[in-house]
Amino acid sequence: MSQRPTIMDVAAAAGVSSATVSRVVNGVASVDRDLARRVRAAVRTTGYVPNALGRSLRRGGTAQIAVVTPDAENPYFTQIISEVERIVRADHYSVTVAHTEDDLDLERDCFAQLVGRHVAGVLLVPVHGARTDLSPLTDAGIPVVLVDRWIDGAATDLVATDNIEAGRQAARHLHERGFRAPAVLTGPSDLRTTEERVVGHLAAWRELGVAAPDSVIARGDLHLESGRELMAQILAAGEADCVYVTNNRMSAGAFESMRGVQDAPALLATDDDLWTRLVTPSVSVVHQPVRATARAAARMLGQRMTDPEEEPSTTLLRSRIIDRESTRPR
Amino acid sequence: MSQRPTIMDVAAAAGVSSATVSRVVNGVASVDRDLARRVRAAVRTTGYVPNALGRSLRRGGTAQIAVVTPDAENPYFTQIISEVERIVRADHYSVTVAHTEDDLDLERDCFAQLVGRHVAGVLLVPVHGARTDLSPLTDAGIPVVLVDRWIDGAATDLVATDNIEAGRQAARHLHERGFRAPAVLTGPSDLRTTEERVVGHLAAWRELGVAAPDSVIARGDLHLESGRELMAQILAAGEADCVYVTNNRMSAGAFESMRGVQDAPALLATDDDLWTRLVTPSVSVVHQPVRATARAAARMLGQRMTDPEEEPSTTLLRSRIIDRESTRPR
DNA sequence: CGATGATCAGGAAACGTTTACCGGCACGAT
DNA sequence: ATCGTGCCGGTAAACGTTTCCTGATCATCG
Repeated sequence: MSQRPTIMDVAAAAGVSSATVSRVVNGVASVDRDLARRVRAAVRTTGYVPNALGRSLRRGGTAQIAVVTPDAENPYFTQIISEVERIVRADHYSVTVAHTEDDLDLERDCFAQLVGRHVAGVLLVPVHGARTDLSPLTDAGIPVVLVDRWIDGAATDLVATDNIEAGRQAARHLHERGFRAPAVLTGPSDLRTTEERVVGHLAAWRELGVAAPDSVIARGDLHLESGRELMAQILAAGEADCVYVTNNRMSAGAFESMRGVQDAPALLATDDDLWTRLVTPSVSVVHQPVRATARAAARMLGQRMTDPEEEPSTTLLRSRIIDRESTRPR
Repeated sequence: MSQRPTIMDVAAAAGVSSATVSRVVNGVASVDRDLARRVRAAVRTTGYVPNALGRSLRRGGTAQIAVVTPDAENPYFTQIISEVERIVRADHYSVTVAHTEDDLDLERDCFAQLVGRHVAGVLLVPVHGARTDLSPLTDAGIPVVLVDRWIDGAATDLVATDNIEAGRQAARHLHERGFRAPAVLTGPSDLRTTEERVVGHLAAWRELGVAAPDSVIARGDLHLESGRELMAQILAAGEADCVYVTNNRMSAGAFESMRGVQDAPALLATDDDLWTRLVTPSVSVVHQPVRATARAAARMLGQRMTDPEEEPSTTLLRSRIIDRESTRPR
């Protein structure tokens, strides 16, 4: 089509300079009432929309924040994304998403992209606690806030669930309901998020006087299928009277395996995803405070964007048990 | 921090002009092998990353495509987003998301944003078939492809499920299984997506010799709660032996209402969301070809970006029934 | 051997903003 | 009356690229 109107066109239409138009559009400094009115009229008649590229180039920064997650279809992450967007929209920031698919190469490419695009900040769920390299972002002076997953030794803000406590809550809940032979379905041992849940869980069982042998810990890869397979093995072994699953996708797989099975062990899953309350028996879960996590992360990122020199901090949010049928006393 | 290196820094380091650096970085034209090597070395040592803002400003366009949906937490839309990102990434495009929350004002603001940011194209699930105003986008020359929902009279590409056929499939399936007293749970009558499913559904029942009175159509607002409430009413009336729900969120609500109810009517839901195969009885669904929709939409947008003048077309993709327990013959 | 053409690198303009700086004007104070 | 002070608007530079155009070098051919 025809070219879009620029600030120059507006200036010409209003009979003023581009500087004045800019001042009016950005509401900065004071310009004569009549002039301002004329400018606004010209903006309307020309249909002028400021070019964000020119603006960002001149200002040296965009109004975009990036949310980078391993899996954009996981409800936990989609809720985070959705909530973050809602929050930052109020400050006229927009959100770009990228998924890394748990692939370090994709993550690296993604970081380069974000640096080139001069995003104002990044909310990151890193692929790996040791091998994710934040330096492209930090070297470029882009504030990063970690969400849900740690990076070893990184001097970076983090917002996450208090996972040790989450694991303890799970153990206490199961113990209270009368179960005494726990099993755990969890993720890879180098993923701190799920591993801390296991640590807290086992510690709590020990304190409660139940010696939980290491053998009851089954490790998968966070995907639904591995949850299904590992649960099948646990059922076959037939030694556990309750199972705690530390991750939402594996929880679904685990449930699938025990669906309809007589005298199945109690199931305590992670995350209050929709299916957990629709299935029979409905599934008790450790509910992570997703919205609160998103809010805290967004707030923290905002702080870092205004004051980059402050000390990084860690915010741990408390989960809670949602008690349903799958952990009823037998 | 210190300033980021610009193309000038690289040029100085390599002892060439910025033009040459640009040519090397973009792999355009031919530059001397030695020079190119020197430039690449300088890029590495300086840690240069091209500034996408400068580039886009100069080139007059970005490499971003926007996906605008009403609800970023609905699995149907998240799958679309996720798949689109995966596809366009191959062409070095990135994706920005915005949710409109079914709010026309938000949608309008969002369009203005996108125009200002000079996105290369938009994949849009419009808020309203009559009141969504595409002109800000089209006036700015931004290609738009509609996904899942129509806009009345818009000369715009559309990719969607063949909803009339989907409704017919639903009726045929239920009839085949021996049900003869259908009810329908659907969205607002001005939403063509769900309304066409109803139309096709009723037409198919009629052809099958079952006169379905209009009274069996219950209209909600697409949210889970309305599905729950309307299903409760249908159960109370006790006249239907099968229920077709035309939308995924309402499907979940409907199931919730009939969960554990003796002699509940058969349920045929929409979308193969996770819960449908985990619940008891597992729920038969009309499965929309989500990935294929995303692929078709991305491809179509690509075409419009290269050739804006072509005639708009409509692509309808065929759904299929996934047969589970909730529609077993009684 | 000179002219022509091909090839390649650099200079500089342009993309659309914002903003530092300057100039002009009005007004008040000395 | 003159000078100083504020205020407000315009001029122009700058942000970092890409790309047109020009000029230089070199080879080929007449």
